[in-house]
Amino acid sequence: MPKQLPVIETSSLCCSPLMRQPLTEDQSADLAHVFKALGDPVRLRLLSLIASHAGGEACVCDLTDAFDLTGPTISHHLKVLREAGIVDGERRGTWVYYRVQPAVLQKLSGVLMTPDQAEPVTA
Amino acid sequence: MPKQLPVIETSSLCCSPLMRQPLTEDQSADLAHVFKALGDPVRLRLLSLIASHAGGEACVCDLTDAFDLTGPTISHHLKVLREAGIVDGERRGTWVYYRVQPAVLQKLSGVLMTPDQAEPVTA
DNA sequence: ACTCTAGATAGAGAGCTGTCAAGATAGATA
DNA sequence: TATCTATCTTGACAGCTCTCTATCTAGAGT
Repeated sequence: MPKQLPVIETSSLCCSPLMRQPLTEDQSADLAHVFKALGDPVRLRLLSLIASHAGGEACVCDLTDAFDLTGPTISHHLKVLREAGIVDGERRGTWVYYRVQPAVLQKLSGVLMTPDQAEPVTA
Repeated sequence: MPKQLPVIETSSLCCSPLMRQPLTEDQSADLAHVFKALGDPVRLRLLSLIASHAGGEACVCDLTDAFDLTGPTISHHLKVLREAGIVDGERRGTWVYYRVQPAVLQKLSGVLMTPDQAEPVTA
């Protein structure tokens, strides 16, 4: 049985979605920070390129080639994603590799779930 | 049996999450538009106030009272949410009532799901 | 028609964001 | 140490966003 179920931290926001009770100011500020990082087409494509890349990680050189943008601009967008906790970068030798932090995306996905969607998960 | 299951359009982006293949430029532009609308703490609180309000809808007067902001500013944020397709407003007499459009949030939730999360839903 | 209230629109100003060019830094190799 | 390459940082600028005040519109009640 190689299949391994993920251990998800569901305590904070997952399964108490946006839809069930009003957010506090702190909660909305934290969430808005992450959603804002996703609110740019270049960053969304970067994220999907990283996530879908072989091995779950991608080197900055691969990413830069996929856009008509300069290196510094890509670097800036990666920094925004990093500071939102969505991706994580690691230098190995000459290259820097980025990978997705799935827990943050799982949390967001849970926040947006309607109660109907959430039911089979919480059961 | 008053409970009515939502009919969800899963064809477009749900169950082919961000994580599985790179987004096209069009997909990322559309998605970024919606995420950008969620990327502001005031709008997130507005959304959760609307969604969690009794009857699933809230009058603008209720919403304005919950913030230290002027009416026009609230109106502006509601317009952003409306133009992203996240909420919908309807005038009934003197008041305007807003309600959430759950399909859009379900789509976003699906996009952010990791393959592990998506499995029980796609099965 | 007049007035009152709820909400939207228009316009302006301060601050933030996306982009680039130029320069800095880290590691590999000689 | 010198040099080369990959990536990041800095500084600058145009355009966008959030907020306000002032004005407008839609509907209710007189």
